[in-house]
Amino acid sequence: MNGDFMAATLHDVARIAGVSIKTVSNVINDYPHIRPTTKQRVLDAIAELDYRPNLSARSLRSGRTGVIGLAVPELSLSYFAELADAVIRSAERHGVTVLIEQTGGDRAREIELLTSPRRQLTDGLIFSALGMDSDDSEYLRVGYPLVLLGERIFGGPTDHVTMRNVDAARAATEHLIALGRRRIAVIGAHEGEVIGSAGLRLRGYREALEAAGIPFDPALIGYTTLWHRSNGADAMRALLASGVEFDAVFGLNDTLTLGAMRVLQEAGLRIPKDVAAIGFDDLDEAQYSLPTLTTIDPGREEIAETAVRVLLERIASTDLALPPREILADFRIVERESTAPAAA
Amino acid sequence: MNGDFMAATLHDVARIAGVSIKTVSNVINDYPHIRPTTKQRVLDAIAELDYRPNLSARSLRSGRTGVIGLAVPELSLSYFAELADAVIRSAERHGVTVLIEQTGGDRAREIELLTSPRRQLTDGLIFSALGMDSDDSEYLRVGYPLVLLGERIFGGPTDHVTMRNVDAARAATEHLIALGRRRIAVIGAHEGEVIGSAGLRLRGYREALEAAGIPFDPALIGYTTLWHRSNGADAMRALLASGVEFDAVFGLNDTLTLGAMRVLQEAGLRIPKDVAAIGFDDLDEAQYSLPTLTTIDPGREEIAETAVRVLLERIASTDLALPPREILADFRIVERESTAPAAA
DNA sequence: ACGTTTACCTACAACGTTGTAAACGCGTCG
DNA sequence: CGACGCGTTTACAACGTTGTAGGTAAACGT
Repeated sequence: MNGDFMAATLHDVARIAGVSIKTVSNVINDYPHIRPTTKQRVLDAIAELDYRPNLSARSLRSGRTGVIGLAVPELSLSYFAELADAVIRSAERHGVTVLIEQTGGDRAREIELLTSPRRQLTDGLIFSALGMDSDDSEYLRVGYPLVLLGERIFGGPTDHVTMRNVDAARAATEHLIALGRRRIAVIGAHEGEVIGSAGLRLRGYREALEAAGIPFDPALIGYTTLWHRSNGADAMRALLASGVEFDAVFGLNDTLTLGAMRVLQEAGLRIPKDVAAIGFDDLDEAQYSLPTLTTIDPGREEIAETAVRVLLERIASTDLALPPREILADFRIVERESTAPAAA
Repeated sequence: MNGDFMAATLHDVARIAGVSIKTVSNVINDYPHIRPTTKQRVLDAIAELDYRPNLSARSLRSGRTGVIGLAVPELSLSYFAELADAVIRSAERHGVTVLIEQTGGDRAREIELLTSPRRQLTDGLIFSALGMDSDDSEYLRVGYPLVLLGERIFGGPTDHVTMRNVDAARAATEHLIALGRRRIAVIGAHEGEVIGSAGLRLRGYREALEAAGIPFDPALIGYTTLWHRSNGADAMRALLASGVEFDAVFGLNDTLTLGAMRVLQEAGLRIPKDVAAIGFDDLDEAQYSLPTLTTIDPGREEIAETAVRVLLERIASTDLALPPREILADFRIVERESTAPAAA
């Protein structure tokens, strides 16, 4: 139909409409002072030629691309897939496109990515850090708008959208305590970590114990390096092998918890009767496991929406000195079978 | 450190190196005829200024962006998240970036996306169609390199990378038959569909039955509209309610199968003892379910790698008349507990 | 020794857009 | 009536890159 078709340019439209290219440009950019008749002629010409602005030219001239970057550790981790989904949908509502990068959670790649030439393709970056920590926060002092996600770095030089890890973990633990559980195991702790998802959530756990007057027992803490299913399964196996007694488990994320639940059930323990379980993330999967998993909805949708909004505000703002903001999303407990009160 | 930093341009490099901008450009683009001493001076200047080519300018001038698009229904569906992961990693190996779009599996949005202005941001598109069907194949006749994934459209005008649905489904069914199962239920069929993942996989199922001399029983087929976990659970509930007897279930994808398995277990049926189960996709999750799920690895990595390679070949090729290719990835059965031979 | 190739390098234009400055016509004000 | 302001439009330059065409030596062939 149009094999050797050349895309129409402003010049073509201008010629057809009998105006200058700048007037066409003005129409496209909603410049106010245009005579309605002129505007209509231009719009007609645009429609006739099916004109589309050349985005490369526009971005060369204006310095804006209309694309934002999203850097996550791995899309095959459900949490980040669902986060990316939410960010893309949110970006779409705001009329921008998302370019996704995977860091593998590797510190070196994260740092490299911050100054990668690809940053030129985007007007700003939503960056979910996993490998970097607070010592690296100077690397975040980049020359473009950057919104940080995650809980590896606090008090950095950029806007930061995150969740109420401590409060939510405390609420999760209190939920188990309210069921009458006293021996609450944790799966997914990181040795010595204070900041970071694991550290913060463990802190919430300890706060809840303390408030309830339950002594903290280090034997109940299952450490893992990563938060994949297999890590949860391994940690639970280790816990069972250790012989320590427990009547509930708080998995620091859903994936870990589901892995741990599998091992519990293999060992013949019933959930929630023998061991109640609660996770963190509210993955889609948590509503279809056996039993369905009680978990914390950390406000992922809100985080995505806020991150996009804040980033676009930064991009639009001329005020570079605007102080960095830290925004916390609301969480809620999603109650399901894995913490159902004893039936029989 | 460099707040009001202006990025260096070819001009800056040229000035420092004492050559013309074109020579700098030539160095960057590996033009062969450059005196080694000159080249070194240019490289030194580039290093000194930390020069990075301006991608917008380059793409305006050259018509190439170095970005490829990937359109999938939804990242929150694990299959597509894992596919996107593989595509991104593969693209990275080839030095290009991936821009992801979500269609929601909606036909209208899929069609719209094919001519969206965003296509300008990409040199080509890897398109996983779900809503469109063979009647829509003319929409695929677009002015840019396009590689089709999925099994909704065959014999279209573009390159097509897909999996051996019929063969793989047949192998899955044969695997169940080899266990001695004769009453094999299917979860996830689509009413009246011939082409499409559901239709093709159902055909493989029927071929296997026929080869084994087992009559096809329509009562064993569970229909669903979508392939989410809840659909698998619902279909299995319907099957159980119908009272039909079966000793195995072939879920047309893993997600469906996991949903169905949950319902089976709730109903007190043991897997694989009472009912063996096999899925399709080899999601990460399949190795951590209870029991672990035997499934078909449809060659997702190979599909991603091939799609990227074929797309880049199209982009690089000047020969527009190159006939469309259809490439099928290899599959294999991944045996796990859900089809383990009767132990006790 | 002289035309011809070859290696190397450069000037200039062009890609399609938007910002700047200024021009134009027209009504208004002093 | 001339200066001015305002709404509307335009010419021109610029963004940073690569393609084209060409130029200058040195190397080559005869």
